[in-house]
Amino acid sequence: MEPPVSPRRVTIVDVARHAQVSTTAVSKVLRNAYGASPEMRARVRRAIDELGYRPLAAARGLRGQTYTIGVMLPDIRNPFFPEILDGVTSCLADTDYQVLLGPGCGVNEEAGVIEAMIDRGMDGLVLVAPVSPRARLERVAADVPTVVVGRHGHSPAYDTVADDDVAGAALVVGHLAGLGHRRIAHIEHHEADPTRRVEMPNAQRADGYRQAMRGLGLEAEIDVVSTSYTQEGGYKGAQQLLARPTRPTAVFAGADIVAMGVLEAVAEAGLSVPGDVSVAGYDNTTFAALGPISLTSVDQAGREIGRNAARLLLERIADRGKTSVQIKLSPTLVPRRTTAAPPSA
Amino acid sequence: MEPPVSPRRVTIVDVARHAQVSTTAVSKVLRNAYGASPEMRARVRRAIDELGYRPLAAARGLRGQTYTIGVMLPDIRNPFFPEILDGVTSCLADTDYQVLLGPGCGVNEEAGVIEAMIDRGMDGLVLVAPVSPRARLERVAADVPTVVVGRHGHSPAYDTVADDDVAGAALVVGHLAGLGHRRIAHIEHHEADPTRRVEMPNAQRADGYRQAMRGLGLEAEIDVVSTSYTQEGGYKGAQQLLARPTRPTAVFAGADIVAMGVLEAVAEAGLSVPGDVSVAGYDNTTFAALGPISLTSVDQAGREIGRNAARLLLERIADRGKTSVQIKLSPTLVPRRTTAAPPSA
DNA sequence: TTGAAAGCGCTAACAG
DNA sequence: CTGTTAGCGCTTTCAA
Repeated sequence: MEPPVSPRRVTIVDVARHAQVSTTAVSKVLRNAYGASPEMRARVRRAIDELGYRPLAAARGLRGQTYTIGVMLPDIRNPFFPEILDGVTSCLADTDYQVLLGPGCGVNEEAGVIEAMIDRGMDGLVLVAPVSPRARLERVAADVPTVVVGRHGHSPAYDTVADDDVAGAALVVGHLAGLGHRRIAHIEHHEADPTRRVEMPNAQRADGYRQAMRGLGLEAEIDVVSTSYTQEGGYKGAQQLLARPTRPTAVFAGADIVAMGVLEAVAEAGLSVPGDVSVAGYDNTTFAALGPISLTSVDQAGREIGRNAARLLLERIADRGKTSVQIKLSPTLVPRRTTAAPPSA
Repeated sequence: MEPPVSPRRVTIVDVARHAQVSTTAVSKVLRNAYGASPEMRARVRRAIDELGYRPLAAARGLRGQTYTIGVMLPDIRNPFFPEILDGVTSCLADTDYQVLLGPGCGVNEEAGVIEAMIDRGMDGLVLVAPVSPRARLERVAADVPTVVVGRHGHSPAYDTVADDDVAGAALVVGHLAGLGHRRIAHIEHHEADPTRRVEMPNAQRADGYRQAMRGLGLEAEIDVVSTSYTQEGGYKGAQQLLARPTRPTAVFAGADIVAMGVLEAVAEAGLSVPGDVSVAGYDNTTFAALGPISLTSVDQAGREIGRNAARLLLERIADRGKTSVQIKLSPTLVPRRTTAAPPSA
């Protein structure tokens, strides 16, 4: 007993025959292309509906476009990235483009995922916080229209959209200083690569922290621990900070997930938040808002970032030669219950 | 000044010419197909390397396979789903298959995302917790090899992999009862559709709760509030429960995200966890483990689920006619700090 | 405005 | 074992 063999897929030829026109005509209607009378369009549309025809993207791609946009997220677990994705899809919702995602990928898999997307004929790529060397990104962008998100640095080959991380860091420092803190420490993600030290958000946040501290005359209080943007990185970083002869009264973690580790270490040390130590994060991820956590954080307006990225991508698909654009969006501070005046203030 | 036009992509013809063989030979090497001498394979491989050739998936798909597996996740924000994805990709890592994800999709977009994946020539589909009617899933499965994850119910058309939600619910109830609780309430996700009332995990968890309560002689204590698997659903559900004349001493939330809402409502009512009320979730999501939350939860072994799904899919791609398989995996309980003995115990 | 015909890059029959 | 040839479903010249 065979499983019912699905009847051959309806093709453009079927539609053409049904509508009594040429396949060319059908193709024109599909692409809203020039050179088909209203009557013909109507007939073709009706045939398409009656037969339930859907064009095969792979076949279209062989000559023209696949109408597919590839989005690469570095870490699907970071609750900030879905925001960007939402922005991208919402902007593309009214178009013929479909979004497909690369699977969450670490540093090692990034190149492979990008290649896979190119090989699958994506019409455009949105790369979120890519770690690949600049030269590689430019080669990719030469192959297919590309927008790089969440990474600073200009290139004529691709557009960029990013949050102003320097300003974001300043918001946190200003907030904490405003509460009366002076010993404000920062936990950063260690970055060895020189280009990335300039272009990656983590580096910019650390820079922003230093600048802001200086700007407030707290130069002497600058205290940066270099671990990684992970919960463990936050935990270990906080342990170091809490072991200082005079420990900081506030910790600015470079990312919310880092702040989680900080909270854990602080609790373990028998200290309270924000009574003994204030803690702030960055990204305003979903769990920052969770009642039991209620973490002060910086909101990056991820949806807005995504929307802009999609818009730029469509523009670049329409005109591959256009000069590249850099968009920097201003973050906002979301104060919650993990920050308060320092104990002795 | 033109941007440097990327030189035409290397094709199978270029490789064939470079290696002085036919395109057929190259194709055979690419597919590890029968009928090519070792020497020829070697020559072709060398040519491929020298030219940096990569096959175009879209073109392959037109005749054969695209070597692409589509994975649909219902909600990219739920930290449980990435686990499944990890399992899928890890199982596929050694194969020629690449995974692409549909963008997080709500109830309304699901059909569109599935269609988009089919239209892009996916060789196989992994549908995680799909809400589409059974008949629709079967039609999809008739078109392309499909594995349905996290939804119960047999079908000859597709394989399924799911967690044993009834057992998971029993674990929670047993744990709470073991601590001395009797008034154990449950917050479920309301399900109107009759098929889904049987097949969806949320319904099975509610059933499991009822069964377990009965099994422990706590039939009279059964108390189910029907909201939704969201933070808000947990918040509102908890408010109802806390307003009971004699309020429950423990709340089993159907999902971790629901438990977050419960924790918030409990705190707002001036009660403590687990002092006054114990709270347990389901899914063992990343944030359940976060220090400040430390939520007792049920672990579904998402990676294992994903691995199994990928394995079944490969089997089905190899033999589309094979009889369908249903795999049910046993969850485990992860006790943390939100559950303890009831106040008066 | 319309349609015939020639590909896009690859795989699958089928001859040699 | 090897290569020739005919498509896959669609878009794109280019004549009519």
